[in-house]
Amino acid sequence: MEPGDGVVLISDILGGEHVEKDVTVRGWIYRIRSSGSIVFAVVRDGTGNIQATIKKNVVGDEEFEKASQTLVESSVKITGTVAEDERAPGGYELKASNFSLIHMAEPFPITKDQSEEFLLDKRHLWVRSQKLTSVMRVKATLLSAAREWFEKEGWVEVTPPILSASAGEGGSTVFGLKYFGKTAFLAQTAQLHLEALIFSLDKVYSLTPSFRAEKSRTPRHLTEFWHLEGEAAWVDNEGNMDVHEQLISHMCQVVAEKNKAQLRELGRDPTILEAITPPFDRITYSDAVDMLHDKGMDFTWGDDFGTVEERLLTEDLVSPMFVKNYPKSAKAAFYMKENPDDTTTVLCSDLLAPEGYGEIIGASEREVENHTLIDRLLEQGADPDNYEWYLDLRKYGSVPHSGFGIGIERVVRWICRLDHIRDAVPFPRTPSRFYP
RNA sequence: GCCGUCGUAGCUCAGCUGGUGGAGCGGCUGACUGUUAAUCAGCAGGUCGCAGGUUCGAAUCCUGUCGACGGCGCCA
Repeated sequence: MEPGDGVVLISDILGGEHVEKDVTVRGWIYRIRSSGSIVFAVVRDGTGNIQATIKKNVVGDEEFEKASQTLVESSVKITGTVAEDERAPGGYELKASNFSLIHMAEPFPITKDQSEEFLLDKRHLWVRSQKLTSVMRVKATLLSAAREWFEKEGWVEVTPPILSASAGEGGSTVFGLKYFGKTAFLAQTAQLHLEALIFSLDKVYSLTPSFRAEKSRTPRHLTEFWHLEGEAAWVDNEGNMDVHEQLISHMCQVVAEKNKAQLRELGRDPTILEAITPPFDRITYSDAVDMLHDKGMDFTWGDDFGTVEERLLTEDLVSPMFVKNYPKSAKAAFYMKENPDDTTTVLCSDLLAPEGYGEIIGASEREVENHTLIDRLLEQGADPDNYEWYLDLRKYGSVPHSGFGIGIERVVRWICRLDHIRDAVPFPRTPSRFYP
């Protein structure tokens, strides 16, 4: 049944192909209305929507009757002649010679009035919506563009574990689960394992789900998100940022080229993404604090930036911006390398998306001295014995190295101008939802 | 963890100072040969989130509880 049968894509028809030709489209009824002896059926096939007109005196009484009773979201196959017609939405329509109903849908629960709660309950059906379809296509492009860039630059994709014995980064909360009489944890980062792999593969990256058991109720947190992480030997904090700006720029270029229609549909002007190229601005944490003060904000050096601060710093930007070298008091992670020029700060960087969308990358150069790592762990009340294998990495040919984590859904949220991160993933997991 | 808002028909909501539960959309029946979320006429559809309390009487007032949504913190 697959190819042949004269089945064409609706996007091609809307692009002006097939005019005056007999073709077949198959898909789902998006809207349908009847008027005596003519039925107007708008069909969706995942590439676009087109109106088909089914007339009684053309298809016959029986097929016409069937068409006029068809409900929204029924699956259909319609054969007919493509015609340009100003009266049709989109400018083209299909004058049907044959209407065949594949499956008659029950009344579709999602109608014109929808609340956020209801759409989340019916997420398995709402994923058919134009908005989510566009977002998923954009996301697919962003992921393939990222892989393309890594491949080109000689990075090796690796597959770190999701189940782990240690809780990972200190601080954030992890999901625990039963593991043959012991407790295992769902990974909240692959970083530590990636660090182990640079000693043979030099530059590695991974794309995995990460889990955070934080009861975060914000438009930029999920409990399960897709984490694109990289770790590279011989790279310092500045070189790390070189990587990020090149990678993010490449992703923007490719999506602006391949997904113009979806981006416009989502309200994102592709030319804005085309303009995103290296280098990105790099300011220090202290510079950022000065900027906040200049904007009239009351802020104490040493505190971490929250939503309000990040928004104020980036709302007028078009390109992403790095903020580097945070104070230790703001970035607690034990593995971040101390800044030799100012020991109150660490060699790290956050990449903030423009327009107030907030942090999309967290990164740092890693501490290479075991005694420093152990001191930092003890300061945070962690037991160095739990990090024995990780500390081992510094015993056998330790090298300067850096790494980063990109929240894919955060990038998608920014690129697609989404109000909430949950729409950057088809089936969002949040503190209050893991169904459907 | 903190602050706030909301639970009434399949959906979106109205329902005032307590007195026999409403509309629009969707569905069904019928009319209509150019509709654009078609239009017109009619029909069906409810344990008012749950549990207590006040009262002759509670969707409405009180208490508790559950759930969802919005914002903050934490982070990617």
